[in-house]
Amino acid sequence: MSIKYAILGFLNWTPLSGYDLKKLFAESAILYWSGNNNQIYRALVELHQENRVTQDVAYQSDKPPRKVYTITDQGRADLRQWLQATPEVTQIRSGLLIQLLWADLLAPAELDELLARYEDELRVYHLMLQEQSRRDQAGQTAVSTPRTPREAYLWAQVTTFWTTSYENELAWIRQLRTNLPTA
Amino acid sequence: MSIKYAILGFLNWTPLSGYDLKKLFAESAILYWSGNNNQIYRALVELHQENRVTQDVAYQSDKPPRKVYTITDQGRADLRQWLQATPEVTQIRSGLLIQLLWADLLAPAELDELLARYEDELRVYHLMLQEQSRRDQAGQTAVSTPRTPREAYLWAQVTTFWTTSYENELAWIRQLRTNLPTA
DNA sequence: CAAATCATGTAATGTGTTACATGATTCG
DNA sequence: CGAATCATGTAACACATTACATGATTTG
Repeated sequence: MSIKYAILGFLNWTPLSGYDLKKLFAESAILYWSGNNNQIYRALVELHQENRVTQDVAYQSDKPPRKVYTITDQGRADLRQWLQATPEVTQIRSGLLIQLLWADLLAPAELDELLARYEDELRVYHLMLQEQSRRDQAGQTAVSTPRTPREAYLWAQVTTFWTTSYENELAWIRQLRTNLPTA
Repeated sequence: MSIKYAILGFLNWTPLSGYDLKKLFAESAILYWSGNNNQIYRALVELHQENRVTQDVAYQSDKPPRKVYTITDQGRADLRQWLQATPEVTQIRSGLLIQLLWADLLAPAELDELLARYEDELRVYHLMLQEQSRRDQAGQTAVSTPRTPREAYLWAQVTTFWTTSYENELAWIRQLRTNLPTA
């Protein structure tokens, strides 16, 4: 369950509440979990039981109390260990590709409409990504300023990989559409 | 549950048993389900209840009986309709990227080892893909010979997208490694 | 005044993986 | 003779999403 380590990674920056984490997950496309409560709040309970985080309840008059979680030395040690494990090869889940396998069932016009709609969707998504990385660089998020030059470099490379992946898909689909046999 | 439509896509080629489908899913990286029994056999039961496939039990003396599923007109109509729906944007799930976000916790040597191990893994995976697409083109699988020029074109494009995606990742990681700040 | 945000969480359901179970046959 | 393949399926668990529930505050 690597969502726990993603959470520890954030907490290694700064203490955060479940609600803060929820927003961070929801904002970022790279952290592919949907940013739903259930997973995050349950993970925090478990991390607490495992002594990898501590919980401090900040009572605020008028507003609901915030439960702020702080990473422990144990948590940091576990995070470090996880960071050294070889991750699985990147997974690509493309619904479009699966549809294309059987798409010969469609009339030429239908297929072209499908591809056009998908290309639009892709372009919107790509724009969203660009906006997001612009916002990140402007430093709006809780964790945003790189602590070392190496960290700055790594973050830039992560963004590069992400955006170029979708640019490649855009280029691919444009080329596919122009060369499509009409029958 | 789009695994049902992936199954219908296969059955639109030729009738198949659960076991056949299991192997087809397990072989193909693009069909990202793991090819486990549970999902496939359950999906077939449901498809049968929904009158999208028919079931014929072929009793073979000595061997266990095969339950062969055939797509119905209803199933084909549903498949056609699904094919026209705009799929979601391709999802990329990269554990490496998440690790890199927090990787500044690692010593330079540790980080480089991690990247080297991952690059090896990627290269192996890429070779596996090439072999697989070679086998597919040689026509070893149950469904393999394109029925029309357009289908041939679509299949080639699907393979292209898949392999170039991983080639891009390989190029990216090589470049990342060579430019990594040592501190 | 309605909608969004803050902040917590639970319930129900859906999706996906691993392991278990059976029993015959074929291949090295 | 042990391992793999053929062929079916169940059970247990892990992971993920949507919807529900509450209640105060801020913003348009």
